[in-house]
Amino acid sequence: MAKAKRGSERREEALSRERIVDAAIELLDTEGENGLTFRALATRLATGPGAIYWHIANKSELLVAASDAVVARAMADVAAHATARKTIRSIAVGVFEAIDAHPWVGAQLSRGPWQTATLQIFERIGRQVQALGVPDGAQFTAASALVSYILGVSDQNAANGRLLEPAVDRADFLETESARWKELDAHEYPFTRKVATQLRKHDDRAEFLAGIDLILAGIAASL
Amino acid sequence: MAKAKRGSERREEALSRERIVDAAIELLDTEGENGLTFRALATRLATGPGAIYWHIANKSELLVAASDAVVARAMADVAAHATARKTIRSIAVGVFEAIDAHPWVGAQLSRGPWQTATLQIFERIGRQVQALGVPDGAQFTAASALVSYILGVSDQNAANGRLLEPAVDRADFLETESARWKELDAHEYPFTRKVATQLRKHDDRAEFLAGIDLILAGIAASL
DNA sequence: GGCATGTTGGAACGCTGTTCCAGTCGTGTC
DNA sequence: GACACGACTGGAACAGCGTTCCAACATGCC
Repeated sequence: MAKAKRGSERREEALSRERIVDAAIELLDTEGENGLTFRALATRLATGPGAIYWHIANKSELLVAASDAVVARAMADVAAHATARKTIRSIAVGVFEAIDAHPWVGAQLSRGPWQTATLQIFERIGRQVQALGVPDGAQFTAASALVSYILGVSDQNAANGRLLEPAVDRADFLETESARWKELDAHEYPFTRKVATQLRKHDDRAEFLAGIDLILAGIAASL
Repeated sequence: MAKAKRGSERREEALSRERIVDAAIELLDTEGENGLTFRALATRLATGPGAIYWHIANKSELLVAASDAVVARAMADVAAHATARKTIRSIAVGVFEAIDAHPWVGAQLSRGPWQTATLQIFERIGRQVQALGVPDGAQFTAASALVSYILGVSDQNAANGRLLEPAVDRADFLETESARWKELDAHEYPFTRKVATQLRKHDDRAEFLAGIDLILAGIAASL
């Protein structure tokens, strides 16, 4: 243990699992998914790659730890509301925004499901499903449908952002994409062409919540 | 152009984009996502890595082409049904099963959304949403909620399978996972612990369809 | 002081995607 | 028939990755 002799840490600050995970999150946020390498991480922590492996088994574990941390913070920030319905919407938005701010989390959560981060979300949603009055036998289905939808859309949304360099404007992107849809083959893609116009004034967050409401309506209808 | 002089190809068979994509799909299916490398692909095609790059720009393009091919085949196999509702369920199952059989497709579709494969699914679902009688202004929302749910759950499901070696039985996996849930902290995870038992008799496909029905019920309720 | 233990960081390994390029093949032109 | 040219091939080489290994260091205990 590199315990401090008096008040000063060993050298600047000792290496620790927490410090490594924090640095990894920063690197992922600023440089993107490919920006996280053990060498870059080592440089940022002023050490060598080997030292990191003393605290963390491998890159996969590092990614799990990083996404767990991000989701935990997001869940802690979710406020309770008067109704279960409002709380569910609030949890959903919390996850959506956390993944929007840290797009790599989306990729990570769909890579290995049922890791701690996913369970945290499932638990929070599940309690509210219970509060909605869904009968015991249907709670699992309702909760996992909601969680799957939330993670699916959030990741899809984040993937859009991951493709483009930060410089590209979101409105420009939608404009371009809408134009692409309109140029699709008229016989093969009639529906897509028809709704291409709607894509231009598309608000991801609003659309996401509309989907949540659709599922909530379905749950309410089958009570 | 290595055009055939008479009936026989140049040497065995000429390299072509199609042959490369087919070999890539085989490799991904048999060896998993990490099994696809340009060297392994070159060996299988009895050539060198450089030759492949004449036909395909990079690995990303290869993955897009491979998943497009798989989805296209799955969509071609979907039968039309009497009601829009049944057809939607059928498309959903088709995608679910295609991703279950080729787990790497799930990862690929969530990596870069709005590629041809996703659009194909969106189009097919969209037409049925129209047939359901959803008003013009709400079709986009309904269709994209369904597609997001379908891709989200299918990928989540595939990710479960991707983790384990083929030897592990599905029932064993659920048993282990259920046991893990029951050992969670009682104060932090009351809901998850409560539904842990339901996880044991969990049928992914049935649960998936139940979620579809939930969304369809929501759509019907808001007509 | 000296030893054991926990921790560090740099060198090295095997693998990857990708680039480069010297060579081969089939064909169109004189 | 010779020649040249563009399409195509495949092996060598490069930079970078995750990971392993290990000689060196720091510190707490006897």
